[in-house]
Amino acid sequence: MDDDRVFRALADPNRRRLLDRLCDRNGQTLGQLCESMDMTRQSVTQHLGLLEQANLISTVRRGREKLHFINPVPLYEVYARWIRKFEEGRLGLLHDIKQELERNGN
Amino acid sequence: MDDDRVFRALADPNRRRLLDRLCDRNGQTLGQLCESMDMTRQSVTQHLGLLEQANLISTVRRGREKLHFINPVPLYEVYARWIRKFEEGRLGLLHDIKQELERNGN
DNA sequence: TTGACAGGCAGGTAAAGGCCTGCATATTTT
DNA sequence: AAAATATGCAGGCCTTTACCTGCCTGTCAA
Repeated sequence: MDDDRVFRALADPNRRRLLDRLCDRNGQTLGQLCESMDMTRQSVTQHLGLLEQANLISTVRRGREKLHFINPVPLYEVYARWIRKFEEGRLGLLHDIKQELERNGN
Repeated sequence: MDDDRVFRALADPNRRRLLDRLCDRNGQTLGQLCESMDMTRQSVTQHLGLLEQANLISTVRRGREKLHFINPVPLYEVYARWIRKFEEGRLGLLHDIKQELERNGN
């Protein structure tokens, strides 16, 4: 998995919106996705391209149409490899601060 | 929680690295964090500023030093509100594609 | 086969992002 | 008090990014 591409792809609200739309209904065409995007088709194409490079979506051509499918795997991996470790044992934020301050006699 | 700030903050590899360092050892000063960052102190400050705006870290001043603490809450919320919903019932990606193709007689 | 429809490709522009230098401030140490 | 240390602030530069317009290609249907 390419962490960086995934995080960068998720950085844009429009791209997250596209993922939301695909989550509502998987397998939509470019045209369908454009309807909910308030920008030109070409811009949507670019966003979808970045999502595909990040492996967050997969596509299948059907005649002159192109169907877009969300791929949950990289998202899960981001969680599993990256986010989860920050949760573990780190919920004691205030405890850490307090401890640090006390260690130095403030 | 401000989704957008969090995702944008996570988009940069240097900022993710900073979070990694804080995960290794919580409560480090700016100077300490700089040692592992291969860029000027001022740049690190900017990155830390974005992380703080995203509420991914909290800071405490101690004399002339500034201690940085990681805050796992927004990361958990990103997972809980956003990532998790893409996992649920979406692991059947290939199933979806196959179904869509069959529905149209390909 | 011609017109309509779905999508692809190639620049061009304006804004945002990331990094730097230079200087200022606040705290500690000598 | 003066020097050293830790951080803050401002501005400039260059690259990337997110849009757009304009035009081309492939597919389907009349």
